[in-house]
Amino acid sequence: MGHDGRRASGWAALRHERHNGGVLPVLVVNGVTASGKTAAAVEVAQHLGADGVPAEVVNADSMLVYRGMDIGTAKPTLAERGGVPHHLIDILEVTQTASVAAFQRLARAAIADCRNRGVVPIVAGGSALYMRAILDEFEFPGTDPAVRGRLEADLAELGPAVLHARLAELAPQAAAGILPGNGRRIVRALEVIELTGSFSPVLPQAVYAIEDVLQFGLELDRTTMDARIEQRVDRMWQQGFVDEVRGLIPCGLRRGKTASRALGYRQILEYLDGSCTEDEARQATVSGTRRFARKQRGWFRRDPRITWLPAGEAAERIRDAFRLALDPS
RNA sequence: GGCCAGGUAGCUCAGUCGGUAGAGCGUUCGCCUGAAAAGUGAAAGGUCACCGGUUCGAUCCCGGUCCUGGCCA
Repeated sequence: MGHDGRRASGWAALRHERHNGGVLPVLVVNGVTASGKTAAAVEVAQHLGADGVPAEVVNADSMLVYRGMDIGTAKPTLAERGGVPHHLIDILEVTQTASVAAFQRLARAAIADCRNRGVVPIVAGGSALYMRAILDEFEFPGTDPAVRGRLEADLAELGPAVLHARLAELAPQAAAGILPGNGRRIVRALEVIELTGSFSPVLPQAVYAIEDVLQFGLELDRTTMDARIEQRVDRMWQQGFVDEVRGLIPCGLRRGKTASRALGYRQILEYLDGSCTEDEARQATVSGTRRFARKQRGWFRRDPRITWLPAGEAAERIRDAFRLALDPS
């Protein structure tokens, strides 16, 4: 009757029932950068596999999508993926611009595809906005390159204050929610107003758009986190991070709007431009990554639906939670 | 031991021709809708090394003490 006593064939049978009768749960592994969430996701998949329940990983990380960006994104190698299929890795060239809305569609499709095949999707990622866009009711107003381009040209020419004033005339409440110096958000607000007639600068409530989501987070104290980040950046340098970046320049890395701004890549590009030393680039990567991790932590902390687990035992605990979801008795 | 430079925010430093001080980074707390590893706002932090003198008033000028770095012996 205890969960440990149930043999793998028992779990497999329950999973089969669940697949035919409804939907399989989605497991979500959140965590700041360098917390070990990628490895934990693979471990969970292997635990479930041992129970006779097939599972696959759906990447929800905005930078693992780029082909060729391997070292600096800590992309799991084939060996590290341990035979577990991964979705949404290496799907874009560095010149292509990633977008939340496109990722939302792809990730939801990947999750649905796993469930249709009777496979448990394990979503792993570090960007809370991406995760919310995937899991929650979250609709993005459209975009238009021509409109966007024109507004961006205006921004460059006139400055954010002028555009903010324009926004204040069209939509006072939207303008009130955006600071006058934040050009990027002002441009987007003006674009959405031009396309749809209105814009709300407020994030929607967190309501799942997908059934049976179990969200977990890897807990890590800040001292450990900072130390791991520094070690990881050092390791990336030893593995040839600078050469990886150099090799991506002919592929158009500098033109990539999102790829060229990835942590480490941006700093190494600056070093290769001669605007700083290699050591300064490495240190800037460490401090930038730390700042990023603090931001991630802030986002995740605000989502009460996440169950936090100590990093060391997360995989087992997630497996147990999954078993309980299959067999509540 | 002598000479020189310096001791100002957690760190690196700026500054005050004498009216109790700033920047960058860091820290903390926020915001975020087709670029989120991005973009952005704010706050907290300092008996200006110590003791004395001059002065209405000293972080600043003067004397001494301690400490750090460099040069000379």
